[in-house]
Amino acid sequence: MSGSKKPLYLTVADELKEKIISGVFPIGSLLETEDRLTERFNVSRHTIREALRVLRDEGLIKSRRGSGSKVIPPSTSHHDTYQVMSINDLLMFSEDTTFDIESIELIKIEGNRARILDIPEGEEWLRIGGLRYRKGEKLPLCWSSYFIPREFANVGRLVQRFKGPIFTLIEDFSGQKVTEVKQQISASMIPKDLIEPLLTSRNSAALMVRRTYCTDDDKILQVTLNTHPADRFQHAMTMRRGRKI
Amino acid sequence: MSGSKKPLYLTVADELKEKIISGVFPIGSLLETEDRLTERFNVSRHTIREALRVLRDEGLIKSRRGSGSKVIPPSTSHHDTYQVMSINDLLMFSEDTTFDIESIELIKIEGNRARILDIPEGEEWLRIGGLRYRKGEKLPLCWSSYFIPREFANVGRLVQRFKGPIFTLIEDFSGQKVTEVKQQISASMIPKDLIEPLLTSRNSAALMVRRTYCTDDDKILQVTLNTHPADRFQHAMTMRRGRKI
DNA sequence: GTTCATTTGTACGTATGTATA
DNA sequence: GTATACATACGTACAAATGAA
Repeated sequence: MSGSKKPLYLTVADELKEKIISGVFPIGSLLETEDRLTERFNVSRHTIREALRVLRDEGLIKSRRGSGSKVIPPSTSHHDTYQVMSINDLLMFSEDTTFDIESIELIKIEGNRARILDIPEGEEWLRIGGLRYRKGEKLPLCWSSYFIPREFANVGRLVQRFKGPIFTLIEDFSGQKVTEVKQQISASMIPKDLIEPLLTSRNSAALMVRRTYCTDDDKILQVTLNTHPADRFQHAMTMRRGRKI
Repeated sequence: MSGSKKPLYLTVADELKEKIISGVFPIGSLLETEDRLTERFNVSRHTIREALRVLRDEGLIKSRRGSGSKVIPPSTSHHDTYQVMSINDLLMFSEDTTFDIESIELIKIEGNRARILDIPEGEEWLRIGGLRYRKGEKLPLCWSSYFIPREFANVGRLVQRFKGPIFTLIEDFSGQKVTEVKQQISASMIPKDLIEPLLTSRNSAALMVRRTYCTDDDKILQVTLNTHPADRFQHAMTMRRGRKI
């Protein structure tokens, strides 16, 4: 009945994830052992291990042979810091913030912009620009520009009412799926035309985050360019390794 | 005999990796099927799949059901761009660059530096500072500061002759292993005292990359702070997903 | 310090599902 | 439609690390 297409191990992973988030398994505590989970879910240990692997990959737990699987904290969580380890975390980003659209227009990609966005010159793309705010804060977190291929420009009309990441709209609209996000981070001086909207000052630095959303066939569904005043945003990530070198 | 502690699937993974790098399986080509690999290596399909999973996690191949596993290119590789997806990639970073040490000294961590590095005030740490160059280039890529807990300060004497990542030195010296690297990226104006050594200009931006190397027990073995002139470095990474949302 | 039960990691086998060509 | 190839899922057994007795 209820969309039973999802693999079993993902169902298990989601249920465990939910229990971790809701505090049934508090941070620092040990998860139930694989054997216990095997009984509780009535699935094979293989399935449990696949589920735990998902949680490990997402940084929710850490497993140690002989000891068990421990629920670990979301790593460094400083003020003005986002933890980005997976595409899923990009969803969080748009959930924790609000987006005020200032402009929607069809533009032709030319020289400098083509270079910055790394997309072909001459094409027409839809650009949606606006300010993104962290919930409850007055100073904008960044200026966001979304670039969308002309063929999907229809989503532009939906964007204003839509809550959540825009690329999911394009996924639904195009029937294609984003499987890869390329992220590029650089520093620059704050662009002149953003000084006023971002309520910042001249001669200050900016952190620029460009994300390119690609399908399996390397077709670009969306390019996002976020310009953050340097004092309002840092980018954090954690890398783990489980083996030798 | 030859350190036969390595799991079988890693042995298989390494061998396949070697063949990919050496061009036996060129980029864009299909890997042998899992069944063929099972025969060739004379191991179970489970072991082959574990090995392929390693290659997938490292971004070397992409598998599609029904089609096969394709060797994929190392993703976006623009000029002035580093691809960082795993701790292993950090090793590459130091292999592609050279490090000219300018100072080694024992310092006491105080207010502002404690905040920037996120380590406790009052402690004594060894600081190694210097310029890092991309091989064959004249302009420095960044100013690098390495901070090392006093108890491992002895590695300071080895650093000058050592080629490779410094944290591996500390691993060998301390007998502990780095399992987690926390990376934080921010923008700022170029610090005054680095304008001259970095051969850059006033009122320019800098990209600051801080990396904290931790053991399994969250002990910090090393903190690195790289300050890049904004026009000489960008940070790139790719996120992939194989499932729904 | 040693022993021993526990717990995850590795590795084998087998069968079926599902997307691709 | 058919053959192919990866994905999911069941089972079993032993190795290696942990932690408590």
